[in-house]
Amino acid sequence: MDELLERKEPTKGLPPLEGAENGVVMRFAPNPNGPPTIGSARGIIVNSEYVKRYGGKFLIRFDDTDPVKKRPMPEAYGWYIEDCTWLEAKPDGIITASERVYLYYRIAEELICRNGAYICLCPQAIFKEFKDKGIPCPHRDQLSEKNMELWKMMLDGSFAEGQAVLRVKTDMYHRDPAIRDWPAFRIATTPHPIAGERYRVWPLLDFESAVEDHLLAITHILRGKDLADSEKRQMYLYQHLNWTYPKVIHWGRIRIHQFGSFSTSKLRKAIEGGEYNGWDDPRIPTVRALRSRGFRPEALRKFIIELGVSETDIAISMDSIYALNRKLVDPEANRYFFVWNPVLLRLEGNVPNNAKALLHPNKKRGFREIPAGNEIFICQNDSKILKPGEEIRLKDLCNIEILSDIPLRARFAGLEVIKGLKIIHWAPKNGLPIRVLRPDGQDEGIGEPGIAQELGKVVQFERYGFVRIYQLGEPLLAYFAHK
RNA sequence: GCUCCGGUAGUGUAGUCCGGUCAAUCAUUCCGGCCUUUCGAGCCGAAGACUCGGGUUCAAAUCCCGACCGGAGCACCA
Repeated sequence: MDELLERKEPTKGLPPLEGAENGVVMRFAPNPNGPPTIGSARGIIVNSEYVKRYGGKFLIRFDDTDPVKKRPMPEAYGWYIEDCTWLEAKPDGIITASERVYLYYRIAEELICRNGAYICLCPQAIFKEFKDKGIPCPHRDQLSEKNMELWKMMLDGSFAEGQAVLRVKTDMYHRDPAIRDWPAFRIATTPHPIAGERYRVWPLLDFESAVEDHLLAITHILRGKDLADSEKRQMYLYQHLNWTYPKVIHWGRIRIHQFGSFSTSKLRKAIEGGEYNGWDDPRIPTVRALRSRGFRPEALRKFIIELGVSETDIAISMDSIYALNRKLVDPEANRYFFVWNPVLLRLEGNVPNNAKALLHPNKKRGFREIPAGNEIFICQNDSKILKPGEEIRLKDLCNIEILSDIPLRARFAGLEVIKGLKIIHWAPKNGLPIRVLRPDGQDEGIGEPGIAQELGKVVQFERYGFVRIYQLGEPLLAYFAHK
C-alpha cells in the first residue's frame, strides 16, 4: 500500500539523492581559465540546490593544476565566486588545488609505500603500446624503495619534462583500455599563474580530484559524462588507500541552440582579438553576459533545475529561459518608447507638446512625460506600411491622418481613443540616441529621455523587448534580454 | 579499432528500477480565439512523442535480445 502511494509521487525538479538523508558535502570544481558559462551554471546550481535541500556544505574547488594546456586565468577565480554568489550559491568553502600540491605529494608517497603506484620512465607512445596490448610495462614491478627514489628525483629536478610520470596501478588486463594504469603526476616546469615556480611536479585531474574529494569528505559528486570513466579509474586509488568513494551522478553534454558550440579557450581568443566587447558581451553564453542582459538568478536556477540530471545529451533553447525571466521581469520593468531605424514624421496641426504615458500598463506606478510636437520619429517598418488617407494612433499621444508617404507627412486628427485604430509608438525629435546590443547583432535608434534614469535596470522597450540599461552616453547602451 | 553510456511531442522533462490505473505529465515553442492605447503580460482552446524489429507476458514506454542512431573515454588536458 505504501509502495503504491510512493509511486504516485510526482518528481518535480531534481530527483532525490541516494544516501543524502543526513546532509551532504558537494563541490563544484571548475578550471578557472575563463568566467563561468551557462554550462558552469548547471554545476553551480544543481550542486548548491542539493545542499540547500539536504543541508550540508557547498564547496567550490579550483582544479587548476595545469599551468600549460589549461592555463588558469588569475582574474577568473574571483569571477567564479562572484557569479556563484549572484546565482544564490555562495560557497561555504573555497579550495584551490594549486595551493595544496604538497598535500597530494604526501598521498603520493603513501601510495608508493603501499605499492599502489610506480614511476614510469616509458616514453608516452611506448606506454600506449603496452596499454593497448594490455601488458605491464618494465617499470611496473619496481620495488617500492626504487619508486620512492625515482619519485624524489622527479621532485628534485633530476628528470626533465616528459621523462617520468607517477602511475597508479590498476589492472593492465582491464577490458577497457581507458582504465589501465593511469598517470597521476607529471613534470611541468612552466611557472603557474598562482603558485609560481613552487612546484615542478603537478598532479593530473584524476589524482587531484580523487584525493581532494576524499580530503574534503565529499559525499556526492555530479560530473559530466566526459568524466564517466573517472570513477572506475579512481576506484583503484581508493582501494589502495582504503577510502570510500562518494556517490556519483553523471549528466550528458549540453548544447544551446542560440549559441552553437563554443569553448572557453575559443571565446578567450575571440575576446582578445576584439571580436567581442568582453566577457559579458550579449553574444556569448557566459553567466556575466546573462547578468548584463538583465536576467534574474531565479530564472536561471529554475531553468537548470527543471533540466534535471539525465545522462542524455541535450540541446536546449534559450526560449525557456526567456519565458521564465519574462515572468519575473514583466511586473518590474518600466515601459518606454524606443524607435529603431528611425524616420522623421512631420505633423501638421495642434499636436500636443507633451505626452503622458503609463510607466507600466497594469501596475499603478504613475506616468512618464514624453516631449512631442510637430516632428517625431517612428520606426521605418511602420512607415513603410502607411498609406495616404489612413488614420492611425500614435500611442499615448493622438490620432493622425497620413497625408503622404514620400516625404512622410501627416496631420493631427484628434485626441480621443478610437477602438480599432492601428497603434504605433514614436520617439521625440530630440530624444536619446540608443544602441541596443543583441545576441544576434545590434539596433540603433532614438528613445525617450526618461530611459536615462534607468541605468542598471531592466525596462521594456514597447513593441521591441526587454533590455537592461547598460551604460549612459552618446549613444546610450542597452543590452537586449529577450522579447 | 577497443570500452562505456544514452535514445518519450520542435525543445526540455515526468513515467522506465518495482509491467496493468499511460489512448503517456508538466513547461516552453507553434497555431487559433479573447482581452489590451505594446507585436508584452493575462485568459481560453488546439496541435504535437514512447527509434525500429523480434521475444517474454493475459498485459510492454516499462523486462530480454538484436539492429539503427547519437554521445563519450582510450592525453604526461580539465
